[in-house]
Amino acid sequence: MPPERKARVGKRRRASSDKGDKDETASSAKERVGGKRKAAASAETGANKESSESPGSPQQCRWLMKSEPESRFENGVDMKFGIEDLKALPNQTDCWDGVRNYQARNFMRQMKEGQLAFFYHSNCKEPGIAGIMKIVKEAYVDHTQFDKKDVHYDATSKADNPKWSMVDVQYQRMLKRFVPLAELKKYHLQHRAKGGPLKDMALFTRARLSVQALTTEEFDFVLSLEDKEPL
DNA sequence: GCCAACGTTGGC
DNA sequence: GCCAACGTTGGC
Repeated sequence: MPPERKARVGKRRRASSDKGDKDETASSAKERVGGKRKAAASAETGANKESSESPGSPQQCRWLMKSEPESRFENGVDMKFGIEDLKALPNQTDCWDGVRNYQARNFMRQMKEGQLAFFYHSNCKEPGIAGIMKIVKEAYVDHTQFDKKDVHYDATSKADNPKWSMVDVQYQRMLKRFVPLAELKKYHLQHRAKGGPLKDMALFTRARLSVQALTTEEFDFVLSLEDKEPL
């Protein structure tokens, strides 16, 4: 996964590509990185764990995608891709490439056009949720897996059976205030002890996943924090 | 298919 | 920069 910025985790991406041009709706290459992060290693074994998670059930139709907002060089390539970078692109849209983790990839394959995702800033001074984006194109082949120059090139992926997918996302808005991981963690601990919407939040229970599903309850609770004083 | 070694993620 | 958590690899 991206790159999981990306890959970033999420996303992360890089620049040019030559393959997979078939469907390049979003911008073509830019540099991104992000988030997310993705798991970088290419895996062979798990290669076909197709959908281990069930397709977007009605309760899990919101997402969280990680990307790195601060510069970090991987093979000479800057992985930086924060929400401001997405916002600055033409159409404020980009493809979330570079995800190299099966669970994260499978979540992206479940995404439906129009669904919302939090843009999470990871691996930085202040990790947390910066804003909201929308899925504008459902999963398609991540061309960076075939690009030898790309940081997320995967020699084990074949053109006739691509391993990795990506989606296109469009910037929606910043949260009224940045919601730091540390604050979410306080709620998580509180909810875990006494009950509450964040008690099982993937950000804490599967901390390393760069693309995560949120229930509407989790999503709405996090959103409600932007109108509250920081905890 | 088990599992130890290894590599990556990402908070701190 | 440390290091815990956890995913992946590969020997057996």
